Amino acid sequence: MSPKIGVAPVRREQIVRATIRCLARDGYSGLTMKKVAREARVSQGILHYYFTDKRAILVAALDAVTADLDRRVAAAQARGGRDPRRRLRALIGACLALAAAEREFWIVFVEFWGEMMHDRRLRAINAALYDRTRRLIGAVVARGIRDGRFRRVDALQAAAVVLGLVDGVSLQLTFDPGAFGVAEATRFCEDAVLRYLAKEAR
Amino acid sequence: MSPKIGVAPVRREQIVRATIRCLARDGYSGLTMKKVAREARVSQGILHYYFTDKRAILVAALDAVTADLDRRVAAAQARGGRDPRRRLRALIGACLALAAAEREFWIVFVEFWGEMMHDRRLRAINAALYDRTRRLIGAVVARGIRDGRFRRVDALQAAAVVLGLVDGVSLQLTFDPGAFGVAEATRFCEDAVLRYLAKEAR
DNA sequence: GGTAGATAATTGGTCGACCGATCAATAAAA
DNA sequence: TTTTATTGATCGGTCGACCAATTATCTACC
Repeated sequence: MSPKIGVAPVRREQIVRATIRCLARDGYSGLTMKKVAREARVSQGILHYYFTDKRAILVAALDAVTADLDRRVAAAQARGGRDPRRRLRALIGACLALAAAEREFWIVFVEFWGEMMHDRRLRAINAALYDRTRRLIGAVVARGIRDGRFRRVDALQAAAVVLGLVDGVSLQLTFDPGAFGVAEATRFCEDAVLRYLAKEAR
Repeated sequence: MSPKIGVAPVRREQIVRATIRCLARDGYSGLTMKKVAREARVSQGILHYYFTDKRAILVAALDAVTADLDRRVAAAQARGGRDPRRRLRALIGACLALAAAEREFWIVFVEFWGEMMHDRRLRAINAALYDRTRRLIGAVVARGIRDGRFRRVDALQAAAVVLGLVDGVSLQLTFDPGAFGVAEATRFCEDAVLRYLAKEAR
């Protein structure tokens, strides 16, 4: 009554991963159903069996990248231990390293930004990711404030600063690699954030 | 011997502006020669008379947006007067306001980021813009250091911090308008930058 | 426990639409 | 009359979507 049960989620994942690889290789404007099917080693027709249309595949792809991304961010921050300062530094270092080394995620993510301007579904996925990330960073900052290591500041605003700085510097690292390296960027980002949060010793 | 002289640059500008409007309205993936021609109120054929192909039009469009952008940034910063701190604040405020109010430039700019991943000509244009902007901000910071208002810091690194922060926070403003407003963002960006550059009063 | 029937899974070809590019023909200015 | 500027139709190619046909897998019955 139900043959090949449980294959559907596997195929969907397979297609989504292929889509991400295609996006990283050829970009958003170069993405075609044909390429995705080839990359996933399935026929073209099957794409429409698991997804209503191309846009649905793109949405699923952004969903997947997004999930990966905040899993990694959370892991990196947790690796920093208990000290809020070390947690922030671990988080900053991980994000910058990710943008530089694990290009695939970062590339795809930037690709989507342009499309988000005109697609509210994509925008919503992104907004949710940033909301979660700001809360995560905000919690670390709040912890630092409670511990008396950081000055009193709106934790979510501070999170927006950290997140924005990391994104913006990652962009510069990506598009203008000659300007400065990852190590240098990591150093001055950490410096900027920690000074921003440091208690004023006036 | 040379009829209609001087029309060429006008047409080129007309086409480029139409392209920018189309990009802002329909996005990069929705851009077609037909739409550009319609928007510029010319025939399709003429586009290939003034530009070799679609990519050339895109390059010209990014060039134009880029030129607009750093003209505006330079103007805003100069409006801040002599005080380096006021200059930086003027610059930050102008950038954030631009991303929020004058959507057209910002939208097109973000659209291009995705394509830069796969097109080195676009990447080069962007790199040049960021290089100029970092030098501009770096000069302001260096001035502040000489005047004894800022702590000793690598001026170009500080410029990368300012630029990155502004870009990153602009992204959050754009894609997640519910998180915080322009005024709030301006406040904590200025705060972060000025604390980052403040002399330590230990 | 093997077979028949039902249904999910998958294929590859096909369709109309639209894309960017080309070009012969024409209009207009010098 | 010469040269530039401009048009609109047209070309081959490719895209996303659709679908009839086939295969593979599970269930129910004998």
